[in-house]
Amino acid sequence: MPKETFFNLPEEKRQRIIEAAIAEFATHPFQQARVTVIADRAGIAKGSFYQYFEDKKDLYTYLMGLLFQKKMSYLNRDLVENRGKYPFFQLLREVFLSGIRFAKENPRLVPIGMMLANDKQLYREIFGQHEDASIEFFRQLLEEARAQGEIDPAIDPKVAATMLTGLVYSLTDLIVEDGKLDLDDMAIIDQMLYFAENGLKKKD
Amino acid sequence: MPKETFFNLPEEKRQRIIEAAIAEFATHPFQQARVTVIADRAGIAKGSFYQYFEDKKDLYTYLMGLLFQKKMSYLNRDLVENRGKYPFFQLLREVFLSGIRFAKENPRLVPIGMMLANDKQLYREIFGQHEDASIEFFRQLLEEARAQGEIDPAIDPKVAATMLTGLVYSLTDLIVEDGKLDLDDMAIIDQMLYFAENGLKKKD
DNA sequence: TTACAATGTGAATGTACGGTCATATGAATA
DNA sequence: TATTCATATGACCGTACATTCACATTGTAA
Repeated sequence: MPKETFFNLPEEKRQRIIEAAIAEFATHPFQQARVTVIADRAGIAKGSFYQYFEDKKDLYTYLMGLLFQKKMSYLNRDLVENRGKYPFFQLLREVFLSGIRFAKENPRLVPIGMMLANDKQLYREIFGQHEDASIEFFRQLLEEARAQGEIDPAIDPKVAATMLTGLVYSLTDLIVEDGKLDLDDMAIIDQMLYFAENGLKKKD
Repeated sequence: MPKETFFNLPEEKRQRIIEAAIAEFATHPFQQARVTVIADRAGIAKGSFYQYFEDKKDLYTYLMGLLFQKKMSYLNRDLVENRGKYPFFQLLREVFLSGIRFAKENPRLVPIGMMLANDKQLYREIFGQHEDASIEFFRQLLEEARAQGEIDPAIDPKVAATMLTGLVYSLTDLIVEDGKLDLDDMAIIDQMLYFAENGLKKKD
């Protein structure tokens, strides 16, 4: 956690520091991200940085918390909390859509998350032992959908959850990387959902 | 390319260096991998390292070449060259299988490949402009299968290729990471193919 | 206005590591 | 044995950072 001094800072300055950190972590993995660059960019002295944070990881961890919160805020709360009431594939569509909305509106945050996901060591240090949260989330939805007879019982929820997570990653990749594809976002999502739905749903 | 001195080395010593490099690059991304550790582990002096290689990247690039070759060697040659003769989903199964065989028999090489795939900058410096080779490969197969009427024409080959690549990555992950899953490899592959086949094949 | 605390600062410190170089070793040749 | 060439070596150099610290500035309360 940042030190108290950080939270005492005027909002504007705090924001500048966060912006600078985002800019640096969006372009460099944790180890290669430079405190000096963040401080310069935020217009504060290097010494001040250490008045606000224990060290580089302190800031990084804090930032990941903000990022996680932000990402969660894109999920439709009602849909998640009353998920039992909605058909699985509608939930799935909502999850995909929220991911895309998040990525479109916060393009700089996406690579930060990707880089963290790629560094399992660091990921565990920050979020604890938990499995990849997104696999866990899909697995839960899938278990419930299976119980409801919505999806093909031949499919193992853990494997399917892993595959769905893989799909989401590639989707994000496609959307964030410019000029990779001429389809628009909705078309891509539709393709993926179509694929996933046919792949998972209960066969007659 | 390594210098001539490297290729003049006795086989055994060359092997030791490669082993040491694999061990280091399997556990550290390129930038964090240490020449000193590789030299120590191989039992050579740091100075010698620079007799054999231009620099760290020289060794790394060479290693990636070996790795690529090795991976390719797992693909059934006949199936690829005469791919027109085989049904798409059989080809797909073969590709998945070869990927798993490779991963099972060379578990330390997998994270090396993953880390390179995650570093697009470096990837391009090493393999040139080409898109991710695996997406390209799947796209090609899909185009051909679509022309044959084997897969659903509503699906864009580029999107599908990206999705399949995403699937392969996540599955490799599942297989290499220990204790993540109790299914055996074949069961995982079958699940994945079942999923992909239902997702892609032409609907009646 | 002085005194004290809180905050800001960037020069200095320590360390890690890639890469170089002067020197040593050893095999082959004469 | 002396000479030469290829190879081996590890101390050394330079650089890039993360982090620290002695000092400066600012705010505040008496």
